[in-house]
Amino acid sequence: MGYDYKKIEPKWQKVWEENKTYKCDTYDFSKPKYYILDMFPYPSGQGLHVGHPEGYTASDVLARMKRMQGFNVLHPIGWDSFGLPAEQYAMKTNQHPSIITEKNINNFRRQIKSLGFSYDWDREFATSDPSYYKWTQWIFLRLFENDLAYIDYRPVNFCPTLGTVLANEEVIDGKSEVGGYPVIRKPMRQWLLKITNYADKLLEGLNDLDWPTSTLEMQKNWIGKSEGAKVTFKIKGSDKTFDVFTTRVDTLYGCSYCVLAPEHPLVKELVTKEQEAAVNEYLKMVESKSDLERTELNKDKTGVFIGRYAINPINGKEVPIYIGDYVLASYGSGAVMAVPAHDERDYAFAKKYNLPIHQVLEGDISENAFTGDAPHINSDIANGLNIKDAKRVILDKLIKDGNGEKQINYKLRDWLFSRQRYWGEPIPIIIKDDKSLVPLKDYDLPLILPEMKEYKPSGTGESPLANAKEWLTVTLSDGTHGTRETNTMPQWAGSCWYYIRYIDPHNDKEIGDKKLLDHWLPVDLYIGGAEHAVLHLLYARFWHKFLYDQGYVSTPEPFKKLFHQGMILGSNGEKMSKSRGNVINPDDVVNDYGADSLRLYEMFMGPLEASLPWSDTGLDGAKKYLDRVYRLFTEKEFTSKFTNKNDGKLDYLYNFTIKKITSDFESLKFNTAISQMMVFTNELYKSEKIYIPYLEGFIKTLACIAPHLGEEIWELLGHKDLIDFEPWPTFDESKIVLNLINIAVSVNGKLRATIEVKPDSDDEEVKKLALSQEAVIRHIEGKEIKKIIVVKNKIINIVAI
RNA sequence: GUGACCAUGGCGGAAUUGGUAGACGCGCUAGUUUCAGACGCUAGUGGAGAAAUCCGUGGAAGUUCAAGUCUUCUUGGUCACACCA
Repeated sequence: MGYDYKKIEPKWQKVWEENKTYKCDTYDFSKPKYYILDMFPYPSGQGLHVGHPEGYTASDVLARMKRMQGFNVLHPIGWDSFGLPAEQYAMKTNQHPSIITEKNINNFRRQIKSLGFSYDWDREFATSDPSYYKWTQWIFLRLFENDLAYIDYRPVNFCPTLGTVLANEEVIDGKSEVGGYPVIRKPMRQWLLKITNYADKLLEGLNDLDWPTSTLEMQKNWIGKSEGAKVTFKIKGSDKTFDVFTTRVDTLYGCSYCVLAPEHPLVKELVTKEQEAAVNEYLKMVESKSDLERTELNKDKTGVFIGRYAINPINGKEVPIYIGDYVLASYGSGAVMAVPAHDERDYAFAKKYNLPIHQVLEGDISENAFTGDAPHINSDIANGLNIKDAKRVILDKLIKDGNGEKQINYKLRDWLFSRQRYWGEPIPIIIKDDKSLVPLKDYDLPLILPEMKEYKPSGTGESPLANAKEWLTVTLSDGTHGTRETNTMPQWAGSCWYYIRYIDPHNDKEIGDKKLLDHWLPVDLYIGGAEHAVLHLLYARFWHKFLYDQGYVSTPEPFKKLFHQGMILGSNGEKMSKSRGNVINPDDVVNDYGADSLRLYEMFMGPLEASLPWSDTGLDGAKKYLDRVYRLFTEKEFTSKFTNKNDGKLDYLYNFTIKKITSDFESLKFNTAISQMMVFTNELYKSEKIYIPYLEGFIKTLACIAPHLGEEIWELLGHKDLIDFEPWPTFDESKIVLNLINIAVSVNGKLRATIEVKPDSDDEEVKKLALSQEAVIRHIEGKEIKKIIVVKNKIINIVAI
């Protein structure tokens, strides 16, 4: 029989709730601030997953320690409540998304509260609250005013099944991320945000962040900065020209043809009569290809000659112009110079269509393109030069002749910001009859999502809001008429700035009191899943940098330190899913073991960043440990040993334990911190006297992991106040020094004995003692001692041959 | 295909950052408590061996007095990107 968690946990949850124990006074600048944030959840119908509490517990442990360390801690929670799943579920069950969302939030809130997290619940909001999205719309208006939001017609990913357009990031292998339905290309009227204007700032900002290197790397790749040159080709028999982008301008002499993207605007104009039929057929074929076919399945290069020749500006030679879908219209200028000898893709294409291959670097091109560095040949002014020098010489000549210039390209594209959906923030723009755009005035915000009977997508891609007839038509102040924008914002919009709103969530005058924002930003520690490594974290950085440029916030980056918790897998090592039948419900765990056991278990499983399988016996172990701690404070066998007189026997272990726990918590190594708590507890079980101040220091550390039990024991010890704001235990470094230490003695690298000596003993003394060990003598017998290495306080190695 | 990260007992994982491999927990074994079981408590637990000792961090080589840790190659896994000129 263990401790009664079913009584203890609700008891303290009630106390915290009634006292608003974790309410943060953000205007109290007297203490240093600590802003610790979880990635807020999307309140799905499935309820909380055991994966959620892992990150939340980690941040909660930190929040609790920081409070005891005297920080003013801001630790909020809320709901990322707009989005596709609620809308789809609404369609299936014929309920309004807002009703479903509210129900889901209530369930999530109940579950999260049952786990004893120290959130300031007075700051809770949902992104679908009009009082919140009023300010999301407000930020959109600022972006619009600054020419960072614009409308464009462009081919986008349209999913017929979902009846909506998706961002590139939401399309995986030609299928929708949600649901896995096929996606086709379709040109449509869209809103875009000019994130590309911030490409350089987003890239440079990465240098100052304490983030996982893998995430920094992914963002770098996503932005995809590439430095090279723009080269202008004239066209034979035409006054038109086209530009290509290349990172290998040094190979220009080796260009033996050019390739335009099929969508390149010059294609239809340049194609000759003889080639027209072939080109049109090719274009038709490309159009019918899905994204899947253009990427995953089709690495095979295809193309067709358009009947024209371009003139290589460096040597005046005529080269044929092809179109091919291995050239992307959306990158660079949608055209390339092909140098088959030194580019693998061009090599494959040239081999297939029997095009000439001109070698311009010394290297083997018999099997494949040579892409390494080597002296240039057949390159006139660049002969004998390496890549770097050849680039410079050739580019200089191009610049001088007006045929080229240095250019930087990015993979990053503008952010497709509109969705043809109901359940999102309405875009606060009115379109007049003459197509001009009129932004709403700030005082007209929020533009509230109209109540509707029919919010299903039309299937043509038009937003359901197009059916909200009364809402749709507006008479402007000058008497003219306009129509409201019917697209809504993507789910990312709400999560782009929620961390700012937590600082001043009820402010209806501005996004937040500037004084508060200046004090509390950036977020000191942000914990959440690695699946947001690029999208959410890049979009949020973009908005933050914009708000920074506009003077609304004073830090260039929103999240100083970032940590990704791993995934909790099913006990079979596979991802938890209903279909695999390996899902663990946190409600069941709380019921059968208690929240503290769940928290302890999840923190003890292994490193926070690792993905680990669930283990029921491991959970048992966590519960057993808490029982074991509880007995220490409730059984006479132990309480009779409590004393206020320190016999010094626990000095070393206690001080070492506090030191280790403090630094392990700080670096989010909870598994090793807990193992140290266990070591300490095991020692208390054996101790003859238990010094109460040590006991209290220990229980403060445990209270971060298991807060309900922590409060209960604190009360048992006779304290009237809660443990939450007690000063964090300190440690005495001088007590962590041992009187005698063990030194390993090895002969030829193999351990033979250990000796006990005083710390910092004289090397000669240690040598003498080591050589006198029986096992050592046995192993050096008949051998000559070549060398003795003494590493102070650690090891001594005798080299004998 | 390219890039990043990883590989330690029956299992999850530790390892002062080049210095006694396997902390802590699970599991297992024995003892103890109990009418009995469960729980608890105590001890043991990498492999082989009676012991001395030998072997041992996916595999192969190397650097070093000393390698789980560094280097090269190799095998397997996870994640990301996927024709970006």
